[in-house]
Amino acid sequence: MITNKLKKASLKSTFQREKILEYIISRKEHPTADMIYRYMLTLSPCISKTTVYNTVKSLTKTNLIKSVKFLGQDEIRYDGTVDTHHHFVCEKCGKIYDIEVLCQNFNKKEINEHKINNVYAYFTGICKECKK
Amino acid sequence: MITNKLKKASLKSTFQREKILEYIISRKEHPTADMIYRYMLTLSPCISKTTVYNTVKSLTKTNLIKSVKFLGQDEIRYDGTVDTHHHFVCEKCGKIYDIEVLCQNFNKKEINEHKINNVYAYFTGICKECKK
DNA sequence: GTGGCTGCAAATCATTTGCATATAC
DNA sequence: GTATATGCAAATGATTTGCAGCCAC
Repeated sequence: MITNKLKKASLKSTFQREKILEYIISRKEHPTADMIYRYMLTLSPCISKTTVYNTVKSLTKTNLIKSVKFLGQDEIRYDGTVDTHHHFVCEKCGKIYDIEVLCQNFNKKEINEHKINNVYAYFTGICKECKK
Repeated sequence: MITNKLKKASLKSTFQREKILEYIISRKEHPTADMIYRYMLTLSPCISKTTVYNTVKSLTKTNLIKSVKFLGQDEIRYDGTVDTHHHFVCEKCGKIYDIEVLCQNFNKKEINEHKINNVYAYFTGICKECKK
């Protein structure tokens, strides 16, 4: 659970960190810093955007969350699912869906003599909701 | 050739556009706006960064180039190869290499009922130069 | 001749930084 | 008690915008 995750990552357990991490993990919205900030405002009128940025940086460094960046969106998004997976981004509504992409190349440790550490892949298009 | 490409895209042929498009296509550096700007300065002391931004926007809209965005890099990069291909980004030197990623899923027109228009995929790690 | 380009200066906006205060352990 | 977090205000830096003059066609 949340407190343990922080402890394991050697991060001090604070109200802000608990709530921010819980929010990113439990909702599947891949929120931006601003979305996290606005959520935190509903819990406490006193929360700083700097703290949001500090927190997501700590959480990312300790691998409790991942950050992702998409073309056509200015803001970095945060993802509570740290296992390898990929995304679909709707060009109309901006919503982000998790998807599975099976590809043997994604498991390679090396391509063209370059050592591979991470794989990022995403599709863009029109989501099933916006197609209606 | 460059002039024809502009003509076909219904873009007026100007010195700035010719040189910027030629630079992006001929070198394989996936340059940033700033790299393009610094290159243009070597050709003429009078070039505006606004023009660089205006130009890459026109070129992208008309599909003469593509733009790409990578985690860990603040700037948008421009790519003169418009055919589908993918990238490797070195975490150390920031250099970008074109790579081939064969994956049947990349040809799908639909995933989980979402209509797919584009696929973006890139690997990060340590490039063969930096491994030495 | 005119609509589309260029380029200056100023604005925008996400993110970062410096630093003083507060708090988890 | 101390190292680490929080949060304010100010800075940064890529990109955008408004607008005047210029030039390709």
